[in-house]
Amino acid sequence: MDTQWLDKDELGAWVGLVAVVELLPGVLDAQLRRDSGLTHFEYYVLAMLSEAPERTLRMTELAQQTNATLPRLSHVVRRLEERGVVERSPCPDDRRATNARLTGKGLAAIEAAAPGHVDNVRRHVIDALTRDQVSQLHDIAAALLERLDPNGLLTAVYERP
Amino acid sequence: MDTQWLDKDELGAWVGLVAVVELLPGVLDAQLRRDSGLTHFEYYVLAMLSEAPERTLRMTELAQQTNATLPRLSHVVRRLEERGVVERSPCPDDRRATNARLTGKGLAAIEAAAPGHVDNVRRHVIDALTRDQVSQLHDIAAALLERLDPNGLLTAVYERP
DNA sequence: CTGAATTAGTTGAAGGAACAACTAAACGCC
DNA sequence: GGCGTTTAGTTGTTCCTTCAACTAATTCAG
Repeated sequence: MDTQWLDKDELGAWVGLVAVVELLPGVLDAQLRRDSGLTHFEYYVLAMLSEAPERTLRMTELAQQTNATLPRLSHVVRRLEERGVVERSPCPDDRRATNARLTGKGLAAIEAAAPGHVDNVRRHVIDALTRDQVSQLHDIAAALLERLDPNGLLTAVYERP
Repeated sequence: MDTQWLDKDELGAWVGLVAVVELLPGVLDAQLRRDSGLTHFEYYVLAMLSEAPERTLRMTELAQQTNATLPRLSHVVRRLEERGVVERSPCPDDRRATNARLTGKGLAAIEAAAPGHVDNVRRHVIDALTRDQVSQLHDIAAALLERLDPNGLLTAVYERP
């Protein structure tokens, strides 16, 4: 079967998307590291915990919500624990499992980091788009995620009515 | 000044975009590594060289087009050179500079990798969208890149008429 | 000209991510 | 109810990225 190459419009959209995907992490990381001493991934871990009931999640669930492998998360959480923003404890229900819980210090850390982060997002993304484009982007992302993340693991937290 | 938080639509768009940015690199890397033994970044390096006149670019220019730091590119190109897909030579015009050139083997490698990659892009991105959405995404990406990449370094190659 | 500052690139060391191997608990089923 | 399988998580190794230090060539100022 012959390859179906991308036409001009498709190629433009694709190249643009790739460039955004390439550049955005650096922009997010740089601001968070500079102002809060957190990587974007660490910020996301803390954010997921802060939204969870009891500020607590099992490692596996947290890994799914942050798109991390379990080894990666394990290392990151260990480092976060050393810094006192997260605590780990064996899960009473299932003794194989570990619960990660955001500490008071961790809550303070993410609450301190959030305004600057949101500001950064606004400056680099939201404010660059018209309201219509924001709405279009919402739909486009949803369509893409249907394939990239069929179970909606990464976005589940924000999809409450 | 108080933080201006994101409203519902903005938050949806933002969370979706972050999820896409988080997931897409893994999808691209996985296919390319599996089928061609290249990371997406390596693929992009070879692609930029293949589009350049004489299949040759100076390290600095290549770094800009791929959004790499110079040290990163230097390491990657060294490894690619060890694999015989790229050659380095001192630039005659400016003896500080180094030219990287895609070898015949490198050209063969990227030509072999391209169909599977394009296929993957189509499956995961283009085919998930309507034609209108592809066009909207094109515009949205362009608007974002105006801030993320004001000089258009990453997309310059594909913007010839 | 000549010396200071800038630019191009490499190299080495340190930190983080992916992968593989491992431990331990729970499930499943006959 | 014991044995194989699956699930949860950690640990260690390897590879890649980032950062800092360095060399060498070029530019620019006086």
